[in-house]
Amino acid sequence: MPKPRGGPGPPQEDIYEFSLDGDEDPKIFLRGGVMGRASPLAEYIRAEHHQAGLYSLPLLGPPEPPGAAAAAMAAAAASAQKKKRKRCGVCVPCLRKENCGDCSNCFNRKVGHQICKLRKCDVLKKKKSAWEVS
DNA sequence: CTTAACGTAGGG
DNA sequence: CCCTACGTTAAG
Ligand SMILES: [Zn+2]
Ligand SMILES: [Zn+2]
Repeated sequence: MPKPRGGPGPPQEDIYEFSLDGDEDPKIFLRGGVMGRASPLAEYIRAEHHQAGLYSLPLLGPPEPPGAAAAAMAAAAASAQKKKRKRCGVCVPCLRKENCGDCSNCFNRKVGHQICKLRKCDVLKKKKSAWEVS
């Protein structure tokens, strides 16, 4: 796709992390005054554990996922904002490896921008409310 | 830039 | 209520 553009566009995702233009403020920035002697990775792991206890544990894969630091930051920011949620990674649909290739979403994938119905995360299937107790 | 996918509005 | 389309986010 020819997109004649040379302007250095700031990553939209990063904007929320420190800007929050007149829309909520998470104030969840990692701060500790003196932090630097210990491995920065350790700090990130720490944050990850913190967020895990706060709401959920979006860890993907049984062993330690590579990039836990980024995941922790993303999760923390996402929870503070009303950003898009990520798949839980533990439900059956999430565990699906490939698209069925036979559902509407698979056919309209190019225009619908939706994941295969068989792979749609159970958690993301709904938004809020708890299925009402009939 | 490219690809994948969530959120949501609109239509049926 | 479910399906489809588009915009947008998020990651590579
Ligand atoms: Zn499918
Ligand atoms: Zn899931």
